[in-house]
Amino acid sequence: MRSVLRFKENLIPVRGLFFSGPLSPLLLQHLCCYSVAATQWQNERVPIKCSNLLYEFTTYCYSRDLPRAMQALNSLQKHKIWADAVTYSELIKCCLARGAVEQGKRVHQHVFSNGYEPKTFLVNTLMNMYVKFKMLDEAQDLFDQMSDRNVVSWTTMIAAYSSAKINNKALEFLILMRRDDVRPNMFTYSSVLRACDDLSNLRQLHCSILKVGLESDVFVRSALIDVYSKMGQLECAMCTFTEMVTWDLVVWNSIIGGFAQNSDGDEALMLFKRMKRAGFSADQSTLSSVLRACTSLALLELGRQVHVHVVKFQRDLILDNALLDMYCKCGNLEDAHQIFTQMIEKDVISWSTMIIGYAQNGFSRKALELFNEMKVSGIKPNYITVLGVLFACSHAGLVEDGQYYFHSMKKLFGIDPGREHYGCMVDLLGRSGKLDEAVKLIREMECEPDAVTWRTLLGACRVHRNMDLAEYAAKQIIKLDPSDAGTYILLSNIYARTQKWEDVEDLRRSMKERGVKKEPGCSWVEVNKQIHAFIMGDNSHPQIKEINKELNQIIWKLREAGYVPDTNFVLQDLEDEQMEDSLLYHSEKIAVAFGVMSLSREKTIRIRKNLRICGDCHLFAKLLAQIERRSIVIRDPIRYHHFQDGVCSCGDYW
DNA sequence: TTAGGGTTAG
Repeated sequence: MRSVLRFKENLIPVRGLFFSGPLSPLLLQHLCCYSVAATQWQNERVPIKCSNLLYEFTTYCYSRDLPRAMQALNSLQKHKIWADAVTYSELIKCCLARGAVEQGKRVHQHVFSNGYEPKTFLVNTLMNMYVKFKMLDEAQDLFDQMSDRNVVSWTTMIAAYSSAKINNKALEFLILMRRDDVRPNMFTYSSVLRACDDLSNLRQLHCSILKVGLESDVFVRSALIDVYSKMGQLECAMCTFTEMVTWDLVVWNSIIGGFAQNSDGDEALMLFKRMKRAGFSADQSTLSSVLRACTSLALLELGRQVHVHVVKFQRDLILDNALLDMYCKCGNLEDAHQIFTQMIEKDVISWSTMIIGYAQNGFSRKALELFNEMKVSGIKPNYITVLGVLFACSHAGLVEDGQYYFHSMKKLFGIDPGREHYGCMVDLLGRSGKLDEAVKLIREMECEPDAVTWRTLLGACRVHRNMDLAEYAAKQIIKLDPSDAGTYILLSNIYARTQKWEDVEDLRRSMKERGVKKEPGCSWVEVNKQIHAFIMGDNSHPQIKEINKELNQIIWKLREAGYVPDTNFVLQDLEDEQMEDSLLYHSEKIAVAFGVMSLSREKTIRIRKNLRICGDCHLFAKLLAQIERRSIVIRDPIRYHHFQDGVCSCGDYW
């Protein structure tokens, strides 16, 4: 009678068991006695009508017929009959798939209505339903009422808080769970890792994972790569990935060995298939994570390696998008465009990524042309696409185009301008010299301007050397983000320039009180698939002596060609003592010098840095690109500078 | 029989 077969259409499930063919009334009666255990009919004969009701309910639940199942549920309620937990969980899944919140609540009410607490797994299913409906309070209530919580119950809540970005709750639940003697598993760790926003916490979690031996789980590993890279710990992210690749390699090698050494290839072939099945989805997602890590550090060479892996797998839209973004962010527009044109399927993210890629790399016209193509293709632009378009306008100083899109975005695409759209417009107006209009726009904003908005205005003041407005904007920034060291220094430079020494003192004091420290300038350059980091004033690089020698030679050569270091950067976040001398040792200059001495001339020197490039370094790179006939790409947190033949793709407008 | 992953702007 008992069947281990999975549910198929010709099998009738009752109480989680499966029967073929019609059930006899007698058998049904017997089964229903089980089903209504804990009800008034326990140990009594069940009326045949009730058996039929249960039979109907079960059938509708398993065939995912939601309206009929809900009708049958009402009949069960009327006759005070309860079905078994597995059937209810099927019904809940059905509610979830259809977004049927009211029906889901009704099932919840019903399963609790006989006065008994449903089985743990059923409560877990209900909890998960509320989580997926984003009804966290309801899920939490259920959790609080549970008398017996297992690892799934805890993990469901942790995952819920983690994806709702209520990170402290997720971490707190992990502690409580351990205190309750429930051991976290790979599901728990992969969820809680995403709620980790502090490096020491992350290290602790990583240790626990290693201790219990869960580090080989692809989900856990993928989360580790993701979180390390989000925290800027790229080396750790890469280590985690490399270990994984090595472990993969082991499996692959064993298969190849199996093929080669064993003439009986059937077994090996089976293993190969099984591995592909197991690896497919895992690897596509994991590779996306890894690509993101490459993208955030502009690791073009490593990204290319990952690309080679990607080619082995089935085409996947998200993976293609990640690849596209990687090439854009590494400043390699040719490859990005090639991938874009070869994509079988493109969604709004593919188009947005390519448009933003063109815009960031200084090809604003191309970005706008592509936007027109997108409209023709029938894909509807979203919030971020429009942002990319405005971004393209602001980076090329296309005031009229920008104003047109900004004013018509609601009418044309049904998108209300958000804070970020206003930010782009402030940037566009401000940098084209229309500072008054930019201020007016900030005043008109429907949402409150934030520190980023004011920082945008400050950037424009910097370009147009408007000290008064810069002072005002800087004050607003400090009000909204008291930890922004760069702005304090900038403001104190303004005060110093205008001889307001008391204000300078006040500012220094409040910086000290608040413990604000300036982030040191740092540049990264990739040489032979290795990342070299250079921090101003840090001499720990093993070749630092040769690098400094090279840098001095370069500077000497440039001076011969007429280069004069530009120290007039009162509106840069430089400290007093950082005048000409220290300007010469900005981290990007050191990184460029290292690139010149370690990469052959035909290779592009690609640098990423954590602060915006200063005017002097910009000039330095332009001249060097001309004199040494080299191509240099410097990526700062906001945009890209492609230096070639003495000009920069930004047109000196940044 | 319930729980976990990937892409886009500043």
